[in-house]
Amino acid sequence: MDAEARRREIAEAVWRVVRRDGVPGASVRAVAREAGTSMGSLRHWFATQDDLLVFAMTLVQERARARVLAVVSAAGPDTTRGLRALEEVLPLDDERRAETEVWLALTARALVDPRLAALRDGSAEDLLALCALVLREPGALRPGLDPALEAERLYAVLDGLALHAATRPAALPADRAREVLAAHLGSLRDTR
Amino acid sequence: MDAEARRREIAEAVWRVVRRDGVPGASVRAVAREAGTSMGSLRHWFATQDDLLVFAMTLVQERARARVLAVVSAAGPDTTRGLRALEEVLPLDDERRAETEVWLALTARALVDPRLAALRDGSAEDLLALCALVLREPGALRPGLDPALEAERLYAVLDGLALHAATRPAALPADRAREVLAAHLGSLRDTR
DNA sequence: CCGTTTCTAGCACGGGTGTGCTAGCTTCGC
DNA sequence: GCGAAGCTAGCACACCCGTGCTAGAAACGG
Repeated sequence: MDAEARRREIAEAVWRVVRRDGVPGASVRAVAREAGTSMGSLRHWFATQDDLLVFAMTLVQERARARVLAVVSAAGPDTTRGLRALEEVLPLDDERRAETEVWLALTARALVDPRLAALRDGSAEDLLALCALVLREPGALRPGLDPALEAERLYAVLDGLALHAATRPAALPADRAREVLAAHLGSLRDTR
Repeated sequence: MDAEARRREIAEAVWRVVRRDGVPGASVRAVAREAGTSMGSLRHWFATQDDLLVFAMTLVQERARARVLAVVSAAGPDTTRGLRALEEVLPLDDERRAETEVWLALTARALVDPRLAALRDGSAEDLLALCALVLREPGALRPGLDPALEAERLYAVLDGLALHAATRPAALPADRAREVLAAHLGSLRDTR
């Protein structure tokens, strides 16, 4: 088996454990058990537990990034393209919900883990840039609005919705989150 | 010493530890050391570690709630009162930054801890209600806007800004967060 | 076929964990 | 003064933790 694929398999086991038992439950032993292998084998692929968590978070970000890029780089102009790109980081289905939960757990841990903090900062910059990019689409931003401030505000809406939809899905169902995001973009659009 | 005061003292020790070392660092021993007491004594006030965390989070919420209420219930009409009330839950100074960090850490843990989840849900409802209340002030919401949706959107902006200001203070300084929040409320206001 | 590399399994160590428990100290009410 | 209640200190237990290490299996190149 390809080495990278093996590492990805293990990282996915990390996600499952983190979703079930949180980051504290993601011990080396638990991950090995979840991945159906032994501690020794796992340690061959990841030297330390920290490497494991860092890789798991990297993978979450790469997957989200790939989905966003696929939407953004779709050919042809499309007024809903920005919305659809941003929706890729909302927990609208099970896959994205898992990603958001892992992201939240690791974001909290990043408060005391420098390596995770660096990862988090990188993805935050990416997302802020994405927001700015979406607002640069023709007609997306009504004249008179401050692009930098609106990017920051859109980013806040995006992460706020992701947070609420992930932590309290009953109070903010997927469709509702999408609706609020669409309304936000609509309120910025040039309506002439 | 008053019993409740003693419990509060210990809870504040929990905050200090959580801020320094994260929730994983908040072991019974570490908290006892931080509070300048012994494990046995600490266990007299809190039977289990879970009780400790639950009480610490309850206290965070109560403090924020008290601050918000103080602003909201201030006498006389005031167009900036809503803004100032919402600002009370943003990490704009050290005290509120500490609260936000603890809130974030415990929100993440609430994904796998039912008692903390219940607390989180309660405070989320409070905050959503606060957003709705702020938007009900005369002139706060331009005719034609959907109050429920706007409350949800405002709540997302609020938590998104809190999250970003707490995790990446360099990228989103306190003043900037306040500015974005003010701009959001401004964009909803009746400008006639 | 054999040597080498890659990978797996599992043990052992030192240390930290939450919690149960008891013995002693302090602080009251009377 | 004295008993009782409230409080503190600290030990002990069983458990889980990350990691270092070694022995062996498997895969592969020649």
